[in-house]
Amino acid sequence: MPDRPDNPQAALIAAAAPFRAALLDWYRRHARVLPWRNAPSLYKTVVSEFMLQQTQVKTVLPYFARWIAALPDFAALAAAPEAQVLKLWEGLGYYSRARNLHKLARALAPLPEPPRRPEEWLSLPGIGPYTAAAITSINFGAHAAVVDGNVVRILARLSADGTPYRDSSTAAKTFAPLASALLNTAAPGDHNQAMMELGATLCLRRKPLCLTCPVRTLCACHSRGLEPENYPRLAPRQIEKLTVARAWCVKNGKLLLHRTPAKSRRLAHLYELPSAEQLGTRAGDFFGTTAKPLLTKKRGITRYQITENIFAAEAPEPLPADLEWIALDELEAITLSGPHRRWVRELLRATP
DNA sequence: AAAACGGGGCA
DNA sequence: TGCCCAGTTTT
Repeated sequence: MPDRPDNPQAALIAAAAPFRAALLDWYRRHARVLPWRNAPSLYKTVVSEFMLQQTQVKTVLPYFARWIAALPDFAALAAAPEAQVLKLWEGLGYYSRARNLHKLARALAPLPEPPRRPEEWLSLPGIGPYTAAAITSINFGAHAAVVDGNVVRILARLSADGTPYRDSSTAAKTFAPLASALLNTAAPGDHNQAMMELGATLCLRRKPLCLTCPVRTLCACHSRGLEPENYPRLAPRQIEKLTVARAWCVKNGKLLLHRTPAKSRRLAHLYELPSAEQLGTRAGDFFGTTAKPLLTKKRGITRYQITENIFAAEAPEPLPADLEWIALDELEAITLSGPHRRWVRELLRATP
């Protein structure tokens, strides 16, 4: 691509020094007080980064406190049974993160010391480019720039980049060189955290607080009078609608649940209300009858918009694979996904 | 009810 | 590269 005299990205790189200084100064005065920033440790960084992978800070806070209290270091996590790990994660969602974190602790255990370079972390479970850069820059001062959704948003606005991106991962890849060029190698961890802090607290998706932005004078949107809300341009996602029929089956003080196999791609080793298919019943047998669902819930998850209908049902005989009877007074001890946990509580209150 | 937010794994 | 993961919060 030929250089244009008004290339805002080149201008930004030329102004890297004042950018870094203004950003770091702002961060050191305005950084939120977060538990993984107090008495920081590699373990706290790793746990918080896993929890923050697809979840916002506010949601993570109570889970992080509970987790650190129960499993205070890598050794405790490596020694913990999987059931405890999943239970501590219950409600956070995307449970492969918990399983990967557990695997990570066990992978680190035999090493004399944890790796210090991002490339080494990349081969560990649950670690991608973002997490590798975050962990090694924060804990070891590695010269690795993070590129998460916050950083993409900031860089697209700073450079007034109106390129339409197919998805967020394409955008992240495109902005990686610019993020690296701007990295403050004297304080990579704080620089990276400052970028994400700026994105999370000021350079917001829809209502950016430009008046208080420490780098607005270096922002191409600001100097050109462009609306930052329009940057970056990301293609809208395709949504697929799905309907699931589930069974509510209580007998002799026990609830019938499906336990997802350990190797399953989703909800591995978690319990859920059995779907019609898992019960060995065609969904049509539920929908075809005049029976009305006990409960109907809608939820959006990844690329799906799912309507969940929960029907009263009889247990099949014999019991199909992966179905288990769980005593009602032991339900709190097992791990369900957040929505399933709420539905079970709601239905137990409604049908005592 | 719909949109926003959001990294890694895997074929 | 393209699809999947099976969630919460905000608007």
